[in-house]
Amino acid sequence: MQIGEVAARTELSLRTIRHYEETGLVAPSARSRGGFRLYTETDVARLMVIRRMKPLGFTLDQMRDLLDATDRLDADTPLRADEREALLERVRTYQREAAAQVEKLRVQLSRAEDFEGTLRARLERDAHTDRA
Amino acid sequence: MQIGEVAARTELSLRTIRHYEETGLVAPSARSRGGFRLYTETDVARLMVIRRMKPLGFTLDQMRDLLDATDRLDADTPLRADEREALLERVRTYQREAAAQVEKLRVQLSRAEDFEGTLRARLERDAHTDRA
DNA sequence: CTCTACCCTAACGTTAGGGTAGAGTTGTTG
DNA sequence: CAACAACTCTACCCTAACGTTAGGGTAGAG
Repeated sequence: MQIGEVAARTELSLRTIRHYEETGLVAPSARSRGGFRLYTETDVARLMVIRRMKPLGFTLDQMRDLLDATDRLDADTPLRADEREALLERVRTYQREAAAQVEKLRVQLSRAEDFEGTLRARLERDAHTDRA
Repeated sequence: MQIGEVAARTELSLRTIRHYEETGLVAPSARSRGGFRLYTETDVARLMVIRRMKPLGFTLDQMRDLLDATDRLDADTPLRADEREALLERVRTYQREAAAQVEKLRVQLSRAEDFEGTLRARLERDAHTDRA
């Protein structure tokens, strides 16, 4: 399928999808004779994974690194034990960072709720404090 | 107090505090003869407000605009009724946007938790899937 | 003085895309 | 087959919110 449909399904912009390709995150599986990007379901799934990762605040480079690690762990080609261990350690590092980021998001959310509440309270106060 | 202590207390970086000044968000109440920025408790409080606003994803321009509105509502100088109403409407708009943003944050948080869980589950699986 | 810990400005770098221009491609009509 | 709408391409410039040097000045203790 072409980029437009992918964009619709992933809710990512065309620009974003192309940008992900530029930085090596997700390349279309093929191109049409005319040069149009052609994506498979697998490509779309990968974009979905990235979309789920986005709120974790990883940079695109980190995401590429992580995806690369899991791809190689999932590949059919067997790995040497130490290679495998190194990849797992990389994934573990990201998992720890992800957990930390989840905590940060909780803090952010509560700050945001707090601020929104303050703002609303203030408006209610102002509503019947007619000092004009 | 000087910028370093302000940074420590607000958990904002020196660069960030200076940047806020550059864009007209919070200016230090004074400067030392040598040119050091000198902040009062009030300045720090304002920075704290901004820090609470940050997770809401407002731009610095919007924050300046909102702070400006609340400042003028809180000022001692009385306002014409229509001016006051205009300011309140501005604040209301931001409050609505804040509420929307809180919703977004909730979605992000749940996506992040989801992803972190996936990653952890995967690591547990890998841990005893010794195919090396 | 002089030393150390701070602080200053100026200016370019980075990240994750947004937007636009100008040109080519696809698939559908008449 | 030509014409056409809808879509896509590359290339390039733009933005926000800081980070990061570089090169220097300041506060105050000893």
